[in-house]
Amino acid sequence: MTDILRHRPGYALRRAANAMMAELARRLGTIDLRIAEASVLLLIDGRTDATASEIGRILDIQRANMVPLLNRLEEAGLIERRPIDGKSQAVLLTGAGRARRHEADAITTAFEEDLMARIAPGHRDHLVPALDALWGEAPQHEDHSHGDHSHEDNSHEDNSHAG
Amino acid sequence: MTDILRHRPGYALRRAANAMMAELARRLGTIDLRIAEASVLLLIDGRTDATASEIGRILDIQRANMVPLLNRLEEAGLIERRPIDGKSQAVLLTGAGRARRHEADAITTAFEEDLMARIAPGHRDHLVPALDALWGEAPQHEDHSHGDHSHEDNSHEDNSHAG
DNA sequence: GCCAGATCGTTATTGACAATAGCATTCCTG
DNA sequence: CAGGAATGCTATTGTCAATAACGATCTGGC
Repeated sequence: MTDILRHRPGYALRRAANAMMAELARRLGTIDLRIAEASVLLLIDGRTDATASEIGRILDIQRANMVPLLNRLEEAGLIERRPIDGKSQAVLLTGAGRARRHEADAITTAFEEDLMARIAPGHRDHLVPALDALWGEAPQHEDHSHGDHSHEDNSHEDNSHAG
Repeated sequence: MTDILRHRPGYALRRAANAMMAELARRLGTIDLRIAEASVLLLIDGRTDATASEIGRILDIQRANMVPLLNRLEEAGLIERRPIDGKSQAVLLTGAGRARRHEADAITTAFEEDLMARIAPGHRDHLVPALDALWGEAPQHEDHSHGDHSHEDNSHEDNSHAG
């Protein structure tokens, strides 16, 4: 019945990603973190100079979308914003943030192990390389029909998340 | 830099899926279709008895979310709703819908070929099997804390889309 | 024939994530 | 110092998904 869908790489990819995301979101929910939030915690651990813009660039989260995300983390007492200069501010983990990061790390690591365990050994090692081949190469959006894009990096469409 | 992310299966999966989705959405956008809409067109082609509920079950789209989706398709003149009985209605393609489905099919097929072409031959054949292993088995949500789930299938979290 | 339970389509609301446009401030460089 | 770039932010919109609730209809058991 759904075989028409099952062998379609695009559909399988979408669906697997969704199932994965839902499950990971559920698990991270137990420590009151969203996926994107956990990604940030994992990323800035050990750093004291990561700016919001930089985090956004790495995780492919728009500058604008970083704001409410960081606000939530700050309100939860997990991160702290410390001015670097008048314009930038470093985002760094608080004590509570480090503890939470630890939990998040345990959850995502365990999750990924569960994930890989579901895949037959013969296929297992090929998954990540295959996926990596798919993500980076935005296959030439020709023009975007903008014409200028003077400032603002003209990045692509992806996003963030740990997992 | 992003190597910390790149080797994480969950992150790679999420990111690959997003890049893929964005690209497919862009291509389908040229014929004024969203991914979910194209999925429906591809699914109901050749059928005259597919109900909204059934489509939703197959594509894992909630009944409630089928409504606006089908409304858009109907307003675009691509589908037609025909009463089966007082309660159910068949969703079937109009002439324009069949034509559009054809275009959508060409686009998604070409897209998937491009997708696979990006993957090194050695990995290529393992992707779909690996992904399929990930999606179906919702790894026991223990309980869902509902207690009963008498009616309504207790499906999981995925969704739809061709691609 | 009637009633209970299931199913169908629908409305409405909420959530997560993303994209865009625009703005004030600050930094950097010539 | 001036102009361009970067930073952080507000506000809005869009896509997809989940939930709750409702009226209506179908179905099976009696």
